[in-house]
Amino acid sequence: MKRQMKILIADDHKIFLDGLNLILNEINYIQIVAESKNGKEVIEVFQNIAIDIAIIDLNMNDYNGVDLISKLKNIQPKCKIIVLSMVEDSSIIKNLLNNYIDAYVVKYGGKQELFEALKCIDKGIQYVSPSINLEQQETENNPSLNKGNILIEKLTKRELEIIKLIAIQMNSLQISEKLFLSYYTVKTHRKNILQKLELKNTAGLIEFANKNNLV
Amino acid sequence: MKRQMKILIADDHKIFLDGLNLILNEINYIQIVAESKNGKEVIEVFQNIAIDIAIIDLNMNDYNGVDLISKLKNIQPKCKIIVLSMVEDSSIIKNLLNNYIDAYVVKYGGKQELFEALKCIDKGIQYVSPSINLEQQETENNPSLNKGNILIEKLTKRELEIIKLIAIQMNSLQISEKLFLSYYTVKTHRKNILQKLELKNTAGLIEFANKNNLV
DNA sequence: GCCACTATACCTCCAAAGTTGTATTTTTAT
DNA sequence: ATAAAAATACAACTTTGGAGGTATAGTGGC
Repeated sequence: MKRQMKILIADDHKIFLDGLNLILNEINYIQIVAESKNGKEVIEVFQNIAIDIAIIDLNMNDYNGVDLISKLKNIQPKCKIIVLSMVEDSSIIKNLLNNYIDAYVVKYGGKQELFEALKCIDKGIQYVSPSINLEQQETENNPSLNKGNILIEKLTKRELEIIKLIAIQMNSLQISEKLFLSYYTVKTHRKNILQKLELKNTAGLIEFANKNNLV
Repeated sequence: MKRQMKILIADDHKIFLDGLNLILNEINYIQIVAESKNGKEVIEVFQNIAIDIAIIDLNMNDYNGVDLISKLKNIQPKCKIIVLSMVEDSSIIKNLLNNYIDAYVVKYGGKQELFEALKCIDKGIQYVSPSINLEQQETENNPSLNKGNILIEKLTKRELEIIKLIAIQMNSLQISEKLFLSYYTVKTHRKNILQKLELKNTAGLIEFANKNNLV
């Protein structure tokens, strides 16, 4: 049984908040503890209640989205933030993803995308709506990127955990000791990771992890 | 004997250009083919002469630095660009380094820094003055970053070439075939690379390479 | 001309990664 | 409740990487 997640939702259209509320009710581990219709209200909530995940519209009338979010991160750094928006300015999205937020979901994308985002956040990785094109420069002979990051979502929490440890130069034996697992288990995870990501070796794995902000 | 490098220098203070000229004369493989005192002049030169390396002041009166440099890269994409500046806005520098330029050298840093930058450009890696703090977020248990990027400069051209091939999942045998080297030679290079960078294994190497924009 | 560095090459030994295959328990989703 | 997914574990075998040496030809700087 999963721990309940305290969620805040914010949007300046009440009707949209109502819709969100219904959508999120489908997920049993979610508990909506606050609804805000502008930036000021969100900040007030943040100063009083511990929020696990905040789902926030980027365009509220009283605050610039980026400013608001940076403030929120200041108040509760551990809070995960999902931005819901219509805006698609790639440079803004990049900035947000690199510095503040955990997911960027377009409003026209349907609830399925929001669910995907929540799943990714649970695993500790970032989510971006597939319709967003982050105009990644050259792909050339990079074996990781061109496969599309659908592959990342195949990874489990445990696998991601192990990737991070591999990236800091730990070997399978050390990882097994750190995670209180059998050496064989770690080897199995490594095998599965390479298979899922269609990679040849550890070098490719670390390259992939870096290109996809896994580490 | 090294090929002569065609260099352009640009600054709106004539006296500074004169000084640069003298400094660069100390390097025998450098040939200054143009001196410009504003952005307009630089663009004209770029449209007429092939420049290997452009050393450009960021604050010239007629052009915004970033705009000018993006224009230059458009005209001659292969030209290497060194920015000389007093400005130290970390976000601007990051943007420049990620998208346009090959080195960022502060004017108060002395000629030695400029020489370092030229050496790095020769190797195909980026240089940033040590006094610039790019406020890299958490260093935590990342084994690569906290060593400082002085380590990168120890790498030779060949070693950098091999790192790039390792990053695309090639093994030592494949690399040796691609570069027409003995398998043993590649192994020696790998050994030396890990030693120079004080790393334990390939995973650490790729992590380091990514964190330092080597790949 | 000399010295340091770079690039090259070879060798051995052991450690670690990667391959293939099986199998059980636990957790999560429907 | 049941099926699917995730996490766990084991074993044999092959390939590759990493540690520790040594050595020599070429290049560039001083």
